[in-house]
Amino acid sequence: MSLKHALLGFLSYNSMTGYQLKQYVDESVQHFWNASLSQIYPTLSQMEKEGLLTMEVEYQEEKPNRKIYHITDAGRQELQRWLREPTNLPSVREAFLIKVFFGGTMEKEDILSQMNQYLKLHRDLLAMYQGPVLEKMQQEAANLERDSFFWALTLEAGINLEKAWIEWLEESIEKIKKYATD
Amino acid sequence: MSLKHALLGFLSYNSMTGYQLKQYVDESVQHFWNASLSQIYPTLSQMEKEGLLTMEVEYQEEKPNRKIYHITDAGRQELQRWLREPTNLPSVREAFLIKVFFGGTMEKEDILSQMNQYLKLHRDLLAMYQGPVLEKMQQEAANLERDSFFWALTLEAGINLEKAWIEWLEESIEKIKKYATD
DNA sequence: ATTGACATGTAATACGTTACATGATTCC
DNA sequence: GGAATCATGTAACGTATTACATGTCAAT
Repeated sequence: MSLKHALLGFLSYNSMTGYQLKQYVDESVQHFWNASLSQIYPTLSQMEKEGLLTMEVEYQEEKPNRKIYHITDAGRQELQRWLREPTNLPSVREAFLIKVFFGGTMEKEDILSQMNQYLKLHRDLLAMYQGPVLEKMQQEAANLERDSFFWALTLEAGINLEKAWIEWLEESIEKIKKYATD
Repeated sequence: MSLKHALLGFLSYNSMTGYQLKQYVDESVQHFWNASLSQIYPTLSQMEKEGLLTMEVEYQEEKPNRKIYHITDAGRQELQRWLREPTNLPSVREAFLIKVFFGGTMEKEDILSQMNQYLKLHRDLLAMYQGPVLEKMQQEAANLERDSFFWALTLEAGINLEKAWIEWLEESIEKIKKYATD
């Protein structure tokens, strides 16, 4: 499970609560990872049991109490071990490409409608990545030049991949219009 | 679950066994879907219960008996319904990009080693997609022109995406060599 | 003799989503 | 008055992987 390692990564910058971790994940790595709160909370308490984190309860007036998690030495070691470990390709499950694969059993207008819908989804994603996300991230990391360098790299990965999708979708739509019967 | 729908797709071409389905999946859609036999067998018997398939036992001499699955009208209807249904983006979990995101906490040589390993994985994939896979698929579909048109499209998607990965990895490796400290 | 292809499955475990449950405060 | 933010969790369910289990035949 690398949710564990993503959380260790964020907690290596700063101690924080599960709720805050969710916000960081959504803001910064959401284009290649996501996690719900109902997955984060149990994972954190399990990590505490494993000795990767320690937990401290902060009693707040006028707001709910919160549990602040701190990374331990064992946690830092585990993060570093994982960062250096060889990485396998993730298993892909692209339902969309299954539909294209069986596109021969669909009418031309139906498959074109699918392609156009998916094109819109990817165009929206690209627009989002090219929007204010990067600047926001760079601001936050103003005093962490080296970090923001790598953050920018991951964003560029997302942008490149989205561009590849969009290119393929646009070309394929033209091909289907020209060559596909029906 | 779209494993169900992928299986329906293949069974809409031909009746076959779970073992054969596994082979088709591995040969033709393995770059965007994969399924183990221990997932396929229970799924098939569940689909039979749901009335999407019927099952026929073939008693073979000198070989194990086999269960041949046939798609029903309900199965064809469900496949067509699913093919036309809007498709959501799959949730991505790219552990590799998490490692890059926290690359700031790694030494330069360690992150470069990661990048080069991943580059090799993607180059191998690209080589595979550009190898004899396509010709093989087109041969099998010799009498199914329209099908092989869409099969080729999905392969091109894989090739485009791999090229995008490789480009990003190559550029990023250069950037890290030039700009990253340590 | 042993590996690989053929053929089917169960059980345990891991990972992830959705629904359910609670409760305060702040902003519109 | 109602929605959004802050804050934490449990339970049920769905999906997927890994390990375990069995057995034949053909080729090396």
